[in-house]
Amino acid sequence: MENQLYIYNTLSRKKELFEPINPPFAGMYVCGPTVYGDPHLGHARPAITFDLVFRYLLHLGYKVRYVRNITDVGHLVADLDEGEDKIAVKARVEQLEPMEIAQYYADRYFVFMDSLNVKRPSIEPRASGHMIEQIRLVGQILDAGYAYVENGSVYFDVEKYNKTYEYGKLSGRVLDDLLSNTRTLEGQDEKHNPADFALWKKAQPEHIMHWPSPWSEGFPGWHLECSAMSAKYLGNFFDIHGGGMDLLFPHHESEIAQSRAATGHESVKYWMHNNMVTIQGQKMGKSLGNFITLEEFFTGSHRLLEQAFSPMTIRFFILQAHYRSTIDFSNEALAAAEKGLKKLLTAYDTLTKMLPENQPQAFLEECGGKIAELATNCYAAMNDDLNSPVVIASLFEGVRMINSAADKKEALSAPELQMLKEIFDSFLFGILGLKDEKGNDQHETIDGLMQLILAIRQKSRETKDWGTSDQIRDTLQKLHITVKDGKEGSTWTNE
RNA sequence: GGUUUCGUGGCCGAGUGGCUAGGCAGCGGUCUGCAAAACCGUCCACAGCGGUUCGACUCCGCUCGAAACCUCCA
Repeated sequence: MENQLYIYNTLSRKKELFEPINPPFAGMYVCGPTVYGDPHLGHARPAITFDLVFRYLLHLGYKVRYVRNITDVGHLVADLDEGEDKIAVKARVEQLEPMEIAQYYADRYFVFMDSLNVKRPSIEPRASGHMIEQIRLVGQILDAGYAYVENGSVYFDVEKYNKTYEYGKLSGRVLDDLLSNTRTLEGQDEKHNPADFALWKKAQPEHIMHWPSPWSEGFPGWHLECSAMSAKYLGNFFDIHGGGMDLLFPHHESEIAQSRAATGHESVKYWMHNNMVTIQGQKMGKSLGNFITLEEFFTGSHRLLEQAFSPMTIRFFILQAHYRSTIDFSNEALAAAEKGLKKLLTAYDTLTKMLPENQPQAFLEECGGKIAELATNCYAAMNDDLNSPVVIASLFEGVRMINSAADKKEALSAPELQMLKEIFDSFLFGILGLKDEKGNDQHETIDGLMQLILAIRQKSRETKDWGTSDQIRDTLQKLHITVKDGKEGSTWTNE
């Protein structure tokens, strides 16, 4: 089957044919979290979006190196000139080592991403572990003449860069507008120009995170880490750079400028950006205080939540929207997602039960046109800029076929059933990365079952129906479940 | 104010210049001891006003409304 993947490139604002620089290899860099708080629904979106890209590229047979960073230094609370490092602030408040904070929240991030069935990237580098690379990059930019040192800090000279190259082409901004619109802030005297940004900041005495450098004891600017680490692991020109749309400016714009100033050429072929999660029409974010953490979703412990929503419900909810659309949170929408996903998984179970034993390999050609069409539709949707909602719609078409066949209202041949299973295995589980969570509440189910069984047995004992009562106890014993009758009723243990 | 984007039925969400999106909810059937599930059928759309066109929800313009970014946020 011919697979021509098109992805939307933010740089050109068009869908472009994906042609890796060095096939069959594909390199992808995605901006990861700043680890100073629990992951929320907003973090799930890019993680799942680029997990989808990762999984699909792997499915197509590319050898993918996926790098997603952990920001544990350099990301400031306010403006660089007087801002404080987020991690450092949290460390001071909680009386902990900064690295303790970073470690704690990075671990939490990994656990929650695992539960969302997000595959671990190939490399997850940390900014604090790449000081040498970052300092070297600052040196390169200085040597190229696109930065200047002022009082121990190094700033990127945006105006000079803009004379040779073009600053703002990713976000569509014009430098003159930026200059006139940039707010005047205290202590920006060091900058020659308000649009300039810091590559290296000299640490103030109260700062607890700092490293030695040729210019001062200090710390790197936020944009620097991604340029330095992507170049280290993917080279100076790589395929895909991803992240949230909110990072377009200034973060990605500045990354482009840094890399280009240092090397003289473009660093990224395709820029991909996922849209935001909104809540009541507003972006869900830290600054607005309207975010719901993933833990709160899983336990239902947030005042806006009417129930708990499982990781797969969250994943399905996110995949039901195209990644470049905003997605609005609501209890109703999530409940609908929960039911829809259940319908898909139940149909898959039904399908598995209908399959004959030892079914040989099926081939699309021998299947009916409708199954082949289904597979074609799934590929076409994925190839059209990762259109997961259309893939899901196609799978629901498969659900209808399966259920109709189970109802004996529509005939499906054995190869057709087998092919259908392969489509579900590839798309529902492999590419969309969904899975059946039934195992998770098995314990709950067994508890409920046992309560029911014991209640029925209790009734039979009350009517002195010892035959039934003993049959239940003996049968359970064979399943290694021991029933003990006490004064307060019966209890059970499972060896 | 600038940049980017969006406005689809009760809710969520795709898509296309003429041909069913899909899910959830509703309604009417089939099935069923009852219920559930499933299946079949069905109702409810394309912000407004102009323009281009044989034909626009889809292209263009304007109006109204919303969001993100321009300061940290995925």
